This record gives sequence, C-alpha cells and structure tokens, in this order.
Amino acid sequence: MLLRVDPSSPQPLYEQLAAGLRGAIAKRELRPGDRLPPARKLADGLDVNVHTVLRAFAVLRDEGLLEVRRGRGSVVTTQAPRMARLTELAQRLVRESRRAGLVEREILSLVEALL
Amino acid sequence: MLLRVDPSSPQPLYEQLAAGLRGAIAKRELRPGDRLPPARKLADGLDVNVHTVLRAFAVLRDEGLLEVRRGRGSVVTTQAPRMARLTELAQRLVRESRRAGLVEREILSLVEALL
DNA sequence: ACCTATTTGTCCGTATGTATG
DNA sequence: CCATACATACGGACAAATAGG
Repeated sequence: MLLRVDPSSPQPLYEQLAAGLRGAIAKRELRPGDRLPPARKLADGLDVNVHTVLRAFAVLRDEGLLEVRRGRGSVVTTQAPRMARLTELAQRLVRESRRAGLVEREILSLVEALL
Repeated sequence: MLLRVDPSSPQPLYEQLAAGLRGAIAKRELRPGDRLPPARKLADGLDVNVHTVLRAFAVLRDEGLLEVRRGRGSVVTTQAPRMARLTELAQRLVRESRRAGLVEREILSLVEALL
C-alpha cells in the first residue's frame, strides 16, 4: 500500500496517515470492501505507535470512509453503510441546529446555500 | 460543578464525562463564555486520567459546545461560533453526499425527511 | 523583546477489556 | 476456549500556543 509518514513534519502523524489512506481510497488503490492490515502491523511497518494508527482509523471512520470493527479489522466502506452514515450526519445537523434554536426553514436554507 | 463518573459502568468514562458536561451546559449551569477547569485539575478531582478528560473535551468540541485551545483552556461556546460550526456540518453533509453520488434533490430530501 | 508559567496537543508505551470468528 | 483486533484507560514525555510579568 506504500504509506509513509514524516515525524519531522509539523502535521500530526495521525493526520498524515489519515491523509495517505484517504488518498489511496480516492485513487481507488483501496477499493470498497478491501480490508486494511491490522493496526499493529501497520504501526510496526511505519514505525509509529498503534494509537497513532488507530486514531487515523477513527478519523476515516468518522468521515465514513472506513468501517472499523473490533475483532474483525477495518474495511473500506461500501455504498450501503455510506448511505446510513449520511443519514446519521443529516440527523446530527438537524439535531444540533434545533438545539441552537433554528427553525425548519432555517435548517434547510443552511444546506441549500451550499448547493 | 459537581461531576462524577462511575468506573464500573459499561459506559466509557469519557462518555460519562461528556454527558455530564453536556447536561450542565443544557441546564445552563455552565453558560456560554464560562471557562472550564484545566483538564488536569478536572482529572485529579475525578480521579481519572488526563487523557480521559481531554477526550471528553474533544467530543464536546466536535459537537460545537466547547472551544478548546492550547494555552487558553476550554470555554463554553457562544452563539457565533456555534453557527459557524453548523455551517461546517452542513458543508460536510453536502460534500460527502456528493462524493457518494447524490444529486441536489436527494441531499435535500435527506434533511427534509428528518424535519 | 524576553522569559516563565499555564494549558492543551501529540505521541509513545503498557495493560486490560470486549467483540468477532 | 482460543486467537485476533479494535476500544478504553492509565502513565509519562515533550511540543506548541497563550498570557502575563
């Protein structure tokens, strides 16, 4: 998979790693359904701590690009879970907008303005 | 501020902590502009590790309830940054929806369905 | 302009828990 | 029951941003 990190860079290692994986997914070097190496193996290969790799995984999971599950490893997301995640994101937007006092029209405008 | 955590609970400590702070903010025991105690002091008082507190802070920061900055401590967000954050969230939704191949109408439906 | 203290950010190492197969 | 692999939590070290003297 050819990943590298630069410890002397001001960019955090976990961000570098996340960026690298994100790029590989975008370029389809990693495709939906592909399984990533276990965090510990990746960590060993890159000479970083497991936490750093797991943190990068978590970032990509939050972005909906990775499914990370205990005991099973991490897999590049396929379409179905991606849709589920978009719904979740939308839900969060609605919930937090309401909490901030916005009414329905205002929430929709928030999104419309970006289309 | 009267926060407590239960180490024997199945709920993670950082979640318990985040929930407690979230509640305090909702009940306006903590108001916008209020400064939280330093993570290390909170950790000492609760008898948990600093990392655990910092993680709870990070959760609330991601929810837009807290502004956490190096050297300055953590402050309950005021309205302006909250709106900025909602826009960010909306942006994320739109960006990721597009990446998943949805067209404008479908993105809007995603939100409308939740209103 | 400088230095110091405060406070969060990142990273490492280790141990234990928990879900999966 | 056992191996695998992520999740949580702890502890320690150093870096970086901020504030104040």
